[in-house]
Amino acid sequence: MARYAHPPQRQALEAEIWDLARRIPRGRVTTYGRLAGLATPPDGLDPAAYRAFGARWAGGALAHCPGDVPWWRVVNAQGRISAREGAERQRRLLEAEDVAFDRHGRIDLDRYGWPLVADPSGTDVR
DNA sequence: ATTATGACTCCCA
DNA sequence: GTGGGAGCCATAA
Repeated sequence: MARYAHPPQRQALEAEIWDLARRIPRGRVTTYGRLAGLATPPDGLDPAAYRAFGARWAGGALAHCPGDVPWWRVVNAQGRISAREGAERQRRLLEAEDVAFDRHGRIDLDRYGWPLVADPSGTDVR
């Protein structure tokens, strides 16, 4: 199917993106931008460029990942599903993990996001 | 060589 | 809440 643009040193970056994705606990989600931010920026690439396109590359890496990578736990920064194909399947997989969608098809990243920041009320939901 | 297009995000009207 | 543009990358055609 349609391939997606890959970053320079794609082998290393993809492997890192996949590794990070594999760390997402069941029932939790993260965003393309956050994965990109946690990954090591390709050597020699303009930081601004990486900031601008890193998230897209993370998406590209997940577009063709190994079978053991939970790609469905990665959504866009708005908490919505971005996958062009298999969007329904992604939602079904997430709901099977008890991840809730609001009436606008969005996931509450404060609640299901990973890594998660401590809850303002002091209740660390991990 | 040039064009079109992305499983993105941020910012502003 | 919604919509559009910029960013200026890499790949396929």
